[in-house]
Amino acid sequence: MSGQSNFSIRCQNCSFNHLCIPVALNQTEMESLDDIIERKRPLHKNDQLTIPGQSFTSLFAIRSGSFKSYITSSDGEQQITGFHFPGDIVGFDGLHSQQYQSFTQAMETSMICELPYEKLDEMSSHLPALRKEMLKIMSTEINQDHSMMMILNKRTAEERLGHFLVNLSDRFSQRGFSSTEFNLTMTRNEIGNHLGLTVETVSRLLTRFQKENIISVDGKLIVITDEAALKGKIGQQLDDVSCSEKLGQRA
Amino acid sequence: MSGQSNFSIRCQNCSFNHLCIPVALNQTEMESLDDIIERKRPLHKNDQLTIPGQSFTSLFAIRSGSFKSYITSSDGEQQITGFHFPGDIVGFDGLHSQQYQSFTQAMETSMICELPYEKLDEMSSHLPALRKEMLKIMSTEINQDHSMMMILNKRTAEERLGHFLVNLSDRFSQRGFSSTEFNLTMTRNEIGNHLGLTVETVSRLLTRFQKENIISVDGKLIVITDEAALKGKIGQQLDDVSCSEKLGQRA
DNA sequence: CGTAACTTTGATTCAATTCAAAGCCCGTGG
DNA sequence: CCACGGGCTTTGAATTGAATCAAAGTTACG
Repeated sequence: MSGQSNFSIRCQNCSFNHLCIPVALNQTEMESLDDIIERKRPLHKNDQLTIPGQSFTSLFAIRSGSFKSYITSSDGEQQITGFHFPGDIVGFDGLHSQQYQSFTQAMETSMICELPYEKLDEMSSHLPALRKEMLKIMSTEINQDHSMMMILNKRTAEERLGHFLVNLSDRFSQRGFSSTEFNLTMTRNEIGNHLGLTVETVSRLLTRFQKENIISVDGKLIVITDEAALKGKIGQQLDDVSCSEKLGQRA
Repeated sequence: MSGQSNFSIRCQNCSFNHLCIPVALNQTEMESLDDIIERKRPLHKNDQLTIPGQSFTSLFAIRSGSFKSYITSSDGEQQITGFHFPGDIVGFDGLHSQQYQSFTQAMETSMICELPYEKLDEMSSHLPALRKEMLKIMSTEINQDHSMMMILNKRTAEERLGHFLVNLSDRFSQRGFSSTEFNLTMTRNEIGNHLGLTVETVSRLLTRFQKENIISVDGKLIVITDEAALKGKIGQQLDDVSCSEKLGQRA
């Protein structure tokens, strides 16, 4: 069974397979993976893909559209932990405790591939590449979260927003979209929430970047007109690991 | 081969096995795990267990002592991403790219168990419990990091420090140590770095908590004298997932 | 086409930082 | 054993980046 015929696009033909689990698999392995994937009907804007407490059954690969993930506190405050685009895998937060811990909400009409966890786990016992790829994806998420901690703790509002725009640009580019011209699917408020800033600050900064001729803003549409200047706004990047040799000497 | 005889303590007898990988394993499985673990000689204060760029070979279980993990940016700024105590597993950041991404540094004389990754991976192919436990530990780390994002973005200095102290208290308690009386192995500066605060702010807050008779501070020694009041300082907690049923209705 | 949600801009406030300066603790070496 | 010095901690005063408060525009969707 490879899912509902209406929505069947095979991993083999998926334009995002180079970003998704299949990247680590050979042809045969990809076919096995493809066999356990269930293609679901589209989700619409604001539909919840996962909710905290809901029993964990699957991981989800995003096929089209975009999602935000967020957690909430008992006073109703919400923290957006990430934005997700095609090729991204979501749901790893549910492995601990077998219940999803986050909301994952569609920001526009979106399609997903459901990867039933038990089948994935069983498959991974005889596919080392799959096993390692899953750990690798989670490791990447951990590293991104650590990098986010530095951004939130050490960077100014301007640097945070600069970093956010460059990050989006890179991710769109990896997906074959323009790196210099894209639509924000999230609101200013959501950007601010994720970056630890208020709406007003985000708005003011976008205006400022535009006045400085770094970007052009037209509602949701962002055009990066001076990429170098934008990168100049983001402060110092994470150390390249290549520095480790000199540091290694004192270990 | 079960490691150097000098430092051999078996998982079976380890007082932290209820927090560590063995928690998910039966007797036989634990023995297999025990066989691949290498016990190393102690690390001393400031020794580096991992360095960014160093080739990833192993995960490490902390047997005694304490560590901090941190990443650095090209301008030399450093961000402490976590503190680690006995039973904690570190090194997952290295799975992505096969190179460690963080520094992991001993904050005092400490002992570790090395878990060679290739052996662990091979073992996990025929031990589903081990396979799942590894994913679960990484998932827990992801959830902690997400919770950290909310703390950094939405909480005041007072709430952050309150949260930090309660978190330490809980972790010490899980490890069989006192939950109300403990030594900080980290400096005020390191606490501040992790929480996105300056040394001065951390110092002032500790003084304030003491004046309010919530804790008593004597250098590195903290005594929590009014646990309820301390918990009152930490702001609203993450939503308990039990709320999901009511929320689930609108999914 | 009306209305609710989102965005922008300005004025004011404030929590935490920065700057500054003592004081304290602990390990080390004479 | 005590004196010295470097790192850590505390406390105070001044500053500031971003938040908050306020209000007008704008967009888009039912």
